[in-house]
Amino acid sequence: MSDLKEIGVTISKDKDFSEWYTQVVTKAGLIDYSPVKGFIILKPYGYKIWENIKEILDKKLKSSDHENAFLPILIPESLLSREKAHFSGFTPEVFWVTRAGDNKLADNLAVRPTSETLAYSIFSKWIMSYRDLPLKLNFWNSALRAEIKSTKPFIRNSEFLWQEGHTVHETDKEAEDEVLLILQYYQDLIENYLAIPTIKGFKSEKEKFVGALYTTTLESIMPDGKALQMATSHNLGQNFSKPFEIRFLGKDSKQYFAWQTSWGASWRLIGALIMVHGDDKGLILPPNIAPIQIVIVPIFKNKDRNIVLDESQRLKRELGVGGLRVHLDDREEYTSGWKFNDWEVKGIPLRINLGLRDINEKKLELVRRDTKEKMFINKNQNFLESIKTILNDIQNSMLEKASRFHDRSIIRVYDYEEMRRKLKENSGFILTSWCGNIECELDVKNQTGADIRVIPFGPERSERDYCIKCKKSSKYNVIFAKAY
RNA sequence: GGGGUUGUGGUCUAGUUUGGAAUGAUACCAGCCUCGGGCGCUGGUGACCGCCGGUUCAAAUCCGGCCAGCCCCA
Repeated sequence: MSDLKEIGVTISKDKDFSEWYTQVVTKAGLIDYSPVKGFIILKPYGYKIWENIKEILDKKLKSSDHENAFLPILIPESLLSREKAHFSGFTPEVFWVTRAGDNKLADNLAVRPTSETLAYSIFSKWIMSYRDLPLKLNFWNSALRAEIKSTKPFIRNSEFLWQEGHTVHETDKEAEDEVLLILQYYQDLIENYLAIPTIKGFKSEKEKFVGALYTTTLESIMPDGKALQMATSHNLGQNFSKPFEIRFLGKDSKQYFAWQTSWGASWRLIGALIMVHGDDKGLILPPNIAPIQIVIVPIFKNKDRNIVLDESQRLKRELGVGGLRVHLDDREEYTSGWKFNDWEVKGIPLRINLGLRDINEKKLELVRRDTKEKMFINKNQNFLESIKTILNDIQNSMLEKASRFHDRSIIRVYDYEEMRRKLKENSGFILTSWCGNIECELDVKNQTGADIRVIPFGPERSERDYCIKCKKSSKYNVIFAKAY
């Protein structure tokens, strides 16, 4: 038995969370490592999950008149440095192209860490009048930010897949609405498809996107108590339109600087998906995002081979026609037991074990991945509905389970020493009050390792009116946590 | 940024202390067997021992540099 264990995940999630995570991402067949530090290869199964995320979000964006386009990956240094704060925020992690073949380039080219500067230099040419607005573009691409130390697949890589949206508006109000609309899209994707609860709110000045007026964010809590930023949506105000001269002629024949937003979500979401739902056997995928929702494993002795395979094919067709993503595992080189384990590591939400016994009894044996529960349903005209109900149930109970953990992990704290103690013990989200001064934020960071992850939307004033650190009058309810 | 640790067929691994023909399992291939939780039997294929250099008659093993993975701390 000890030999067998090496095939699957060998570390318990509770015992060594980091090691467990790296085993799951590789053993579930999501990624492989590249020869270059910090870069990973997304294998077909991992890419399918990304494609599903992409499809869901893409549909939402198109429904509100966002269009997809593509931008080149190289940005001249002069452009990148046009907005100063923005440039200084990114420059430590920019990769540079300095040569073409044997020739040294006259101007160094940055490999995009994000595309604001390039996009906006072009937008300024496209936008002349209020009739050109709003401009709402989205780019599915990758961004590169050099991660010298500590990389983790999906969570922190030197290159990551994402989408970056960039919009230009006539008014402040329009930009503000856009920021919140996009945040709402993200939240819907994350909660209703990925089954991960989030906290919605603002970033502090220190943590906001460099160059933005303000940043809104969705933060989730991982099983080890650390926070993971799931997606962000920024109001750029006129901070970029001024240096990039994005101006339009209004109805009143006067020149105005435009109001802008940018927003992004990356394959980090896949990392969160793994961490939040996985167990000691491997991945567990919510049905709404799973590339395969149901896997059929046929079980037969040689003499029954054709009967069972025929029936499996028929079942696959029926489920497929019913709108479900289904896979028939008819590989002959593996035994059924081997396949059970294989699909469990990969996290398929529902499995059907189909043998002669079930065919004769007109029954289906179903096994839930999340609860490992085994159940039988009758293979009558209602079986498709029964299966859909079960999948729905899996989706809901996964969100419920994650929500219970989420709620448990938020602790209200009013005393600084208590906060330090809590953060030392087991991390988690510390909900407390803050005066709004960056000094207090930095002190807490230095002393505890935690920073302000999110200032939740809601009443601005805290129910206690003094800052956790300096005891002066407080402005905000905030959540402190250690972060990925 | 600081520290620790690891690198040997596709995968996991013995061997490294004390230099002298690279161990085993699994996977893979061929044949047989057949499946209700990682089947079994027989035979076979597969190794730049992470990379570069040094010491030596001789290096997986000793020395130096580099690359990559993982972990902990900031």
